[in-house]
Amino acid sequence: MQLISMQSEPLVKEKSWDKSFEPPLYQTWKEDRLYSFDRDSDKPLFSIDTPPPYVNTPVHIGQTTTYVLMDMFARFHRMTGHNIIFPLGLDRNGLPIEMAAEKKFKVRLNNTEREKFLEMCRTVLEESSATSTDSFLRCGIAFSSWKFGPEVGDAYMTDSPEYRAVTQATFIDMWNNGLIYESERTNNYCPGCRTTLADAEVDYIDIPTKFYDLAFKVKETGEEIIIATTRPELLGSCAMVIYNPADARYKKLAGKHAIVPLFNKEVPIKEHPIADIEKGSGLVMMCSFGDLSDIRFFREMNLAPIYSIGVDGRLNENAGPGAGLPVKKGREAIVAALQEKRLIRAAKDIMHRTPICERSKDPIEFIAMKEFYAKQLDQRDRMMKMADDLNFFAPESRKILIDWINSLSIDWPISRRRYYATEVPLWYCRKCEEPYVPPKGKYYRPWKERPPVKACPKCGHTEFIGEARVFDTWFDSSITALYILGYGRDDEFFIKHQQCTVRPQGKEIVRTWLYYTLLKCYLLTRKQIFRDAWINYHIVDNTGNKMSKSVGNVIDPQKILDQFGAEPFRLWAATEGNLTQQDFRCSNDRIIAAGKSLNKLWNVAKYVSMFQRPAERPKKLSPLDQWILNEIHGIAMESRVGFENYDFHNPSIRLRHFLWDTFASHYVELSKNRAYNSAGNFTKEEQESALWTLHECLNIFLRVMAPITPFITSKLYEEIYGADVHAESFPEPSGEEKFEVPFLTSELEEMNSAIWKAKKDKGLSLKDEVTFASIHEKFKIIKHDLVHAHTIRKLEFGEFKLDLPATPAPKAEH
RNA sequence: GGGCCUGUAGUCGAAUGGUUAAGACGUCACCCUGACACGGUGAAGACUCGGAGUUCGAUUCUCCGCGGGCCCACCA
Repeated sequence: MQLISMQSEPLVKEKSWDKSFEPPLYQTWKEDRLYSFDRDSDKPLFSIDTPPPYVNTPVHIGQTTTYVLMDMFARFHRMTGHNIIFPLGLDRNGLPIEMAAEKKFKVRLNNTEREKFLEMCRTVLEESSATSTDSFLRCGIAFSSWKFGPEVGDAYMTDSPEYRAVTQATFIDMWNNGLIYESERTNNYCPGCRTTLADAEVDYIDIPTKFYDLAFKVKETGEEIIIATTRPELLGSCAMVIYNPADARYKKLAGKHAIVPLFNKEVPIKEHPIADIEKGSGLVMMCSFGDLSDIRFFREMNLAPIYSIGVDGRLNENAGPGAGLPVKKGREAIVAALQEKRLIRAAKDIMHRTPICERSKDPIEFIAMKEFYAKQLDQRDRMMKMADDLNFFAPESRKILIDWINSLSIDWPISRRRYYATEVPLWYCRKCEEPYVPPKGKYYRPWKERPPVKACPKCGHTEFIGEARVFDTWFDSSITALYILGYGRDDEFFIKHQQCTVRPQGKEIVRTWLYYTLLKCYLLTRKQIFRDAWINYHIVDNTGNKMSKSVGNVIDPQKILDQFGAEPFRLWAATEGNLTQQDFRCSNDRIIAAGKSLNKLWNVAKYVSMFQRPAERPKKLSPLDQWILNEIHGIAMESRVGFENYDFHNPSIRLRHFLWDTFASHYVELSKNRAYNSAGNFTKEEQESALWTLHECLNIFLRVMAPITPFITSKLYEEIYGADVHAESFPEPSGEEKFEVPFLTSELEEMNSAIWKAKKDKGLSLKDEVTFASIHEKFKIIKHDLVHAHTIRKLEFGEFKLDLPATPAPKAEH
């Protein structure tokens, strides 16, 4: 027989995978045209509306994990023939930046000149933006571009002039379509800092306060009723007295009126479920505004609010004896007045959970201010329809959006009295006060610029006052999907691609980012902006707790990358759990464990690369080879279906099992003799069949794994097949034949295990021979491989039975 | 306090209205067998949070309780 040498030094030289292989690869990818967006491609578009991270702190491990998963979406779809928009975006507007600037320069927004303050924000941004993208780069994220610019596919920042111009353009459109109006609303207000606060700047603490029982009179009967309150200074704002419908004590008061003490004002008494029978006397005076529940109540009851606190944080003329005093002093004055008239029946010391200013620690007041609103309540049905039509991954997350839509009670307040954000693009005529809206397309700063008109279109006056307010950051970030598709900058492109494929985001911002994006994009385009929504849970620390700076359990992705490199981290991210269904923990041990699979792949590839790949597929494939080809084709198909549904978790577990068990332990072991064929036990055709199959399996496996582990697959594919795996196509389900194989994979594995176990039980080495074996007839067709793999002297078919040679006595057990 | 989600071996996690509930990490034993000791072959380890119900049968469906997560509200 002619012996053929098809074996040589492995093409893969290094002993194992090493993280030092990564930097040259990601540097290449950064510049590679393969990943850049091709505007004129006629491939179908796959666009990912990446969540732009805030740059005031470096990205954390949770963000890097979700970006790694998004990168898998992008890489997979690129291999299935899509043109990809996978943009790098940075969110740089708003409160977090301002707070960082205030801290760094030890200033307050409200006592710093606007221009100077913005300069401070920019300084903070300069310092922080660079470190944020480095983790992404090191993770192997293949963004469409790393260069910041105005073109579709370019990296963007939400505070760039072109982004802000688009934000303003959306406002101008909405304004012109009558979707914006101005109305009075209640704000958090800090009397100490003399500024409105965002909810994020409000803390809650328990502070001691007095709970006063005040004596009211019932107008119709003259009887005295007791109302308990911690806010007697708001008596003048009392507009109604309520009790719980289930409270028998007060049924008799229905329809009657209460006389407010000191003010001698008459207010209705009504039933309302928000009154708690157990609290105080069970009777509640409803004022504008003691707290946010009052606000909601006034809105619901359609009551005209009476404001007792002004923008200066002092009580006003509506507060009677407290007028002109700061809140605290005013309360004392009113209490004194009540005491004098003997209207306080009791005063109890209680601990009261009070909203305070995060920085000055002053109690928050709620005061009314005029703000802009975007209409949303009349879109509720439309929003419900979209919630229904949108594909949610996982489907359970749809409920979050539906619940939110159902709970909407007010329109969307979009203006803020802040600085580092997109300016509301309006001017007002100094004479007739008519608002002037500029044309779309430019970035406007009305607080420091003249409007782009000479004179007021209404009265002809030439002096204007620029609007000082800015937008809520959600007004900016709710257009990322439009922005990345070129809306307002490349309308030719946008007209062809009006729907973004997928929105990946955290579940905690469904009610904000997802909702506002759907709403705003609908108002502007009358279309549903997303096809899919991929909603993720969180990465928690290794004990299952949420990471937070104050607890000090935050895991820095840079450290993970320094220690392990990106590839084990990526494989871990795919394998560890399904992030659309629950949180998962970040632990070094498990990332290290994932790394072991890389080494396994490395060595399998090294083994396969020792053999020459036959130039053509052999006409006749050995039965064992047909079996493993069925397996790899099946798993490639399953992976494809999984990946298309954003599931990398289940496929990666199946792939790992294929690699370690099915392929390495069973196929490679059984086919090894045939592949080497050093003793000439097999024909040339049989050997070639093995070699071709080994390569076919490895080749497909590398292509399937490429989206998950781009580094190792790239390096192996390049070294063995001389091509860029990421430019290859994902294994196709069609065209792969299905072979008839008489045994199941599990049956084969069990049979092998039974032989291995028998040898082991006898204290034999696995290469020791089996003197006689009887196995099921279904394995007859792979007889030759089995005989050589297990070193079987005599093989028959029938009931399972093994005869092993006499062995040295088993080692004594202790 | 309200709504939604969730609870499987020490840890992480699959699966199913029905024979002994995957797999991984960790643990233990033996083995350096022509790619891999970051390996191989085995072993031990879970009455699927507690209780009740539906069912011939529940880990899987329903209800209650307990624990965790997210969002909302924060109590006159």
